[in-house]
Amino acid sequence: MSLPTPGKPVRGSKSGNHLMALFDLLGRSWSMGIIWRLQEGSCTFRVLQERCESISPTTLNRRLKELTQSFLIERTVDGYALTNKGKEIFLLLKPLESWAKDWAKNFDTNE
Amino acid sequence: MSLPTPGKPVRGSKSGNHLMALFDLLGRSWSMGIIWRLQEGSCTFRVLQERCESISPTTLNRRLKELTQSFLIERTVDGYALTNKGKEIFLLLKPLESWAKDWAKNFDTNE
DNA sequence: TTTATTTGCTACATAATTGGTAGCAAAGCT
DNA sequence: AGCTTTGCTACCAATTATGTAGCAAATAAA
Repeated sequence: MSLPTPGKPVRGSKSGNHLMALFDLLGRSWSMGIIWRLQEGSCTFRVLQERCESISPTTLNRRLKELTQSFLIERTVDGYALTNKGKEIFLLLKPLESWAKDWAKNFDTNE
Repeated sequence: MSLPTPGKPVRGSKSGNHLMALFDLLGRSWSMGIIWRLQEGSCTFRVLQERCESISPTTLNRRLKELTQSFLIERTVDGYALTNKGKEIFLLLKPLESWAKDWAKNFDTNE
């Protein structure tokens, strides 16, 4: 899968609309989950894999590469870590947590 | 693809963590793009398809069903529309727009 | 300094998702 | 009645994701 880069055609926009490039990046399996889990603290590949509960190493590796190339993640002495940009995105995603909690009430747990 | 429902195991959480269910839902191709485009106003299937520039009817239909079942979208006399929950999500996604604009500066347009 | 362990992946095969094109049935004009 | 538009579905090809195994390099232990 090619990296969705602002300025280049992406899923959602032939003109490379910035926001659509971001949606393409974040809208890949596990992207947001990885950012969320990394916020808990920098960690190694294997630890991150455990935090994500059920991600395959193949997918984790792909996402890590993409997110790194997109300046959201970097490697430090502590392993993988969110960059400042990554932390910013996390802050933007954060409100989704409480919203999701409320949203969940709509679902009948017996279905 | 089954609907990622809070409380049931989803991509990202065997326990059905609400947030992970939301990430699973939004993290499917076009989910966020559709919400974004629908915010411009209620519209018909074909118009929505045009707004999305390059979505296939297959995928559009699939996403519409999922988002409808997830209470984010509904059908009105004007066609497809965001529900109140859908509008709420849109407001949470909105800040990503300006962030993406800034983020785009990191990418060398000549690459 | 051998001998484990742990870590960060890659290989490979299979399954699941997405995309693209064609086209059809129903509804709405004319 | 015929023509158009709309909202899809069928079908197949292409792309992504999953799962398991395992290997090379780095680190720790003996």
